[in-house]
Amino acid sequence: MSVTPTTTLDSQLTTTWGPNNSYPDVPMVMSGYTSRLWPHDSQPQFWSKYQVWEWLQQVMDMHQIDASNIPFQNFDMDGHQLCSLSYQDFIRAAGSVGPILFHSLTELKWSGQYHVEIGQLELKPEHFSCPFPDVSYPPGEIYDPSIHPLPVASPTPSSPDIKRSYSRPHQVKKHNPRGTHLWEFIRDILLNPERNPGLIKWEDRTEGVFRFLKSEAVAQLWGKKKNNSSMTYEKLSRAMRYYYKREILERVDGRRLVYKFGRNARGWRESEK
DNA sequence: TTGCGATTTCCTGATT
DNA sequence: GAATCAGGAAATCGCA
Repeated sequence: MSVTPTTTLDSQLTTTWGPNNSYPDVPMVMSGYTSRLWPHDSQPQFWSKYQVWEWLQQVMDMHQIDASNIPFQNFDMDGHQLCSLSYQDFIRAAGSVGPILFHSLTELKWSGQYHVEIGQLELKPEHFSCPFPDVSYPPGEIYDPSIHPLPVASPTPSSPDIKRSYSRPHQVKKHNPRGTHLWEFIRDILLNPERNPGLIKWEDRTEGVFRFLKSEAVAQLWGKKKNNSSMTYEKLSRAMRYYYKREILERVDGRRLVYKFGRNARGWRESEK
């Protein structure tokens, strides 16, 4: 067993994945979480499209929601356009996750305008969780409220009522009780090339074949996410091999550090994004 | 409390 | 010889 110093990892990672990246597994006060992820000088109104996607990813991580449940193409917009969306727009675009996104964004807008006062609210992430039953739809499918009607609520962002009316998203977490699965973590790195500084790369995008470039760095990143500093590539690869049986991954014979998504892996195809 | 799923840990042996 | 792969076995952890 070996514990690799974080400096090794940090040296291989960009600032996005580096020590400034606050991992969602650690509970924290909402404003703290917000300020750590998104500094006040980076107001959502001025985000680029990429920053919007980064924010989406962070919120998904924060709430341990499978990122494939979000039709990212519905958020192909910059920060200015994002900020002009209404609460209903978020529900239309992201279904049951919409309210979570709405509140997160609203809080960010607030923190940009009133950074001092917001700190007194003590709103924890779970208070921003979706109050609605899970309404699942295939990844990539645009949410249609006429098919999956949701109760309309009009919570006031950052209001004390949020504490009462919002509970943990049991239904959302149901499919993923321990947070992001390893294969989803790998997939998300692959799907976010900007956040993937040469850790893993596609070998054959259409076939779902990918290769680890920095296997130990990926393992450390996974360990960091799971709050396990002793994670190694050897252990990570063992978990990867268990996916063969479940057909989440397929063997790629004769090639080291190369894996292929199997029939049960979702959300990696370009058409699914 | 219990059972379960998803890892995590450790191990041995094979392969590159 | 080191790194990686393969897979068995047991332990751990969070959740229902």
